[in-house]
Amino acid sequence: MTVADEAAILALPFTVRRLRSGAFIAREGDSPQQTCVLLSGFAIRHKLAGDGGRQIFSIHMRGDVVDLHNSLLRWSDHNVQALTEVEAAFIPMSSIKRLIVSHPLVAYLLWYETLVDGSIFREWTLNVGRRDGRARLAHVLCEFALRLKMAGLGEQNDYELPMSQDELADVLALSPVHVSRVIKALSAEGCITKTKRTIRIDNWALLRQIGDFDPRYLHYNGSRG
Amino acid sequence: MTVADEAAILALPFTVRRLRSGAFIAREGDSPQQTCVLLSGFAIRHKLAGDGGRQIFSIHMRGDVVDLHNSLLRWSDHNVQALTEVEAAFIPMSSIKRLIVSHPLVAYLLWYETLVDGSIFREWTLNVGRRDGRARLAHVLCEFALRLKMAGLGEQNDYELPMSQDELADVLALSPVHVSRVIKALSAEGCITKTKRTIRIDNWALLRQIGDFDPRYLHYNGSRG
DNA sequence: CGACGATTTGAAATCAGTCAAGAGCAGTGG
DNA sequence: CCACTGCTCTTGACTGATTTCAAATCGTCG
Repeated sequence: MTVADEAAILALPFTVRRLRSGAFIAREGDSPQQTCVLLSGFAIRHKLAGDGGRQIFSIHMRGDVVDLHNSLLRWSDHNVQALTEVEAAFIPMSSIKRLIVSHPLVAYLLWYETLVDGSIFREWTLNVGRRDGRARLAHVLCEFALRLKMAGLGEQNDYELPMSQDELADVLALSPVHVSRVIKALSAEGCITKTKRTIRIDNWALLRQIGDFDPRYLHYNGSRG
Repeated sequence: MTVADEAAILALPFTVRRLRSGAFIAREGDSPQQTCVLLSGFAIRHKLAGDGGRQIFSIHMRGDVVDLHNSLLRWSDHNVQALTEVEAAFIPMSSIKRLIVSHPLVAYLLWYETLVDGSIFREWTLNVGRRDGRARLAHVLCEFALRLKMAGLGEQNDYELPMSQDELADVLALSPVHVSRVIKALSAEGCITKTKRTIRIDNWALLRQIGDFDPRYLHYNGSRG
């Protein structure tokens, strides 16, 4: 990326807004006019099945460009919602589209971000499809630990998981009751200690093994792009 | 897209190769040097869990740019494999990358393709996470019918499903045995008739309802981009 | 204290997986 | 034309994981 590219990014118009927990950033079916970068707090993407079941696809944190997927398509195919109180910068799609055309390297970088996102989606699908409840939870706890650390938001072995067990259930595609039991199981094995929403990882190696966790899918390499 | 953009696409160097069923187009961990457009046949993307379980993420058919996801990242995070005998055009990544930088609108179009792909991924995750076996199968059969029709490869109500029940099991995240039972159940309800690999849809409305299928996630609008 | 929401627990029911055997079908070679 | 082989699919019986329902507990807050 050149100096001119950076300047173009910094010149993008934006407005910062604070959203309450639960506020929708995008709704399925919407035709989105803006995209959004998280400055603080957490957001989720999810979709509802016809019977009301909800599947959460990803959790986003500070620095994530949250809504490129939806924004570049004609209509949103899923919901984006604030999980906690959130501060976010909103950028008009028209500006982004102009930037993409005039600054190919920036476009490439944004595209790259959506591809990494895609890689994480795939791992989650594998997780939900081919691992049992215990492994699923272990995997997600490992991923979250690492991503928080990567974003400079927490300790790998001691962090806040910003969601209720009901929400965790929709991440893991389990029932809330079973989530509770699986947490208990991992605790009993000496992997983790969960008090309220604080996760302490007591045995990283074991948790990683149970969760079949190999962080390569995060495509992390110390920098971005 | 301008005439110059189209010319640039047509000027891309490529080699056409025929691959046997089962041949790998990309392997997890590879550092890919080329991307690939399917000319005939079917390919799948999939990933293996530590215990050997396999999850198939998508099925590709004629016209699909199969490996952009992997190609633009430093290493492949999943496998791409020929499901049937396949004819494909391989294009060096270096050429694609040059094209992306010099022709922003082409980059946008390719990006768009990966986003639509992402939308389908999400629907599959929802499918696997939040629908039971019967609904999962119904959903996938609906999707495949429509995508074949969109690609001009078959009739919506009578088509070849190019995979064994073992492979279907890895699409649906079920066991092969259960796939067999679920097929039987949908047949008994008068939804479908399956003989060998031929699917006849006898009651589209019912199948669609059982599968909770709403095709909007395919982002199809008669043209591309 | 009382109320509410989130979590935990137990028991019963259901869905899907495993194992093992058999059936169907195509290809091969006698 | 008939074994024989190998593969895929089907079936039945059993097991195991997860869901559901309902009740109890816990913690927070007014």
